[in-house]
Amino acid sequence: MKPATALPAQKNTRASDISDSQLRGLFGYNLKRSFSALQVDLLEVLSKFDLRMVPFSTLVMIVENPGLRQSQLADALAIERPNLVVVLDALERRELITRDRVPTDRRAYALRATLAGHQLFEKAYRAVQTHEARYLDRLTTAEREALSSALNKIRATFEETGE
Amino acid sequence: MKPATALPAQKNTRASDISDSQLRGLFGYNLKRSFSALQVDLLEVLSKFDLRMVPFSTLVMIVENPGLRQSQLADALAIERPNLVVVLDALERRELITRDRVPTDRRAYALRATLAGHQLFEKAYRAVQTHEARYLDRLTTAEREALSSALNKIRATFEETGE
DNA sequence: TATTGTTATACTCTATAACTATA
DNA sequence: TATAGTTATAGAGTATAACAATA
Repeated sequence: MKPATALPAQKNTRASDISDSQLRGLFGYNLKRSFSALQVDLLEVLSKFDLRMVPFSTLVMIVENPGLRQSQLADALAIERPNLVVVLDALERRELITRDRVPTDRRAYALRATLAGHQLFEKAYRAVQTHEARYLDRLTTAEREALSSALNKIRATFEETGE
Repeated sequence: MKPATALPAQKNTRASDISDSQLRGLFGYNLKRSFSALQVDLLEVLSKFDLRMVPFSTLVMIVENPGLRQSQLADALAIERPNLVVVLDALERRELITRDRVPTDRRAYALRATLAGHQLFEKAYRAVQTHEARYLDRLTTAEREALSSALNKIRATFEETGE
């Protein structure tokens, strides 16, 4: 490919006249664009519960693993411990979770969801499942399985050296 | 599911003792985790060319669409015009692209890649393809096609009302 | 010494309002 | 009046260093 010399500028063209086949040829780019589009809808769903993605994931993990410690949780969610602190502060302030000292290790906190936390989890999780159905309904069973398998392989490729 | 009352804290368990099946049951979460893992590797590849994801995508689009205008480019990349300005400033400062006034519309700039820009594009694009091969090699043809098709359907689901 | 949680901080990405110059 | 590009700014998300309390 040679450099442009004195070619005319693109006129007042519609977006459809712009080609992006080189970027579309990259799976990573498609992954990002698809997730970005999905994220807009997901954030709107979560906003009804005053939640964003990380606080939602955090609540789900605490409900599923009562007594979990902060560093275990940060590990499981692949977020840095300092960033988790502010998320937990907010959830605790809303009385959705509790932080109880662990008697056998007084450095650590055992995380648990309150009744309100469990109730919010139930409602929010169901709403997210409805959001997911919006696109999963359009996929065949084979596509869902292949998507799931492919995502797992991608993660395994890049996490195996990193963990 | 009822709230925790007086359960013991999780002991010094390994990460494998923590369950995340509820989050893993959400495709959106898997999409995010897989892309995050991929991104770490991709950013490392791009750093060899002093590029990040958006500047790379920007360069690819300008090479493929010489004479493109900034607002067309922002549209195609789905990024806000103000954010594109600083990206283009940096690429222009490095003499990878040029901004030429469009004679027929003196508000607009026609974007083109310089020789150095084309050369950097060629090297960076090949490096990204090598990065992509790291995980694509592990996918079957059926998986690649299903992944591609699934991603397109996800994007279509959430962009059709938004555009 | 090492680990848990914390504070402070900084960098990136993204989004919006408001301006200028042109149309 | 509307559009192209710009400036300034603010909100999220993410990453690291360094500290106090505890192991």
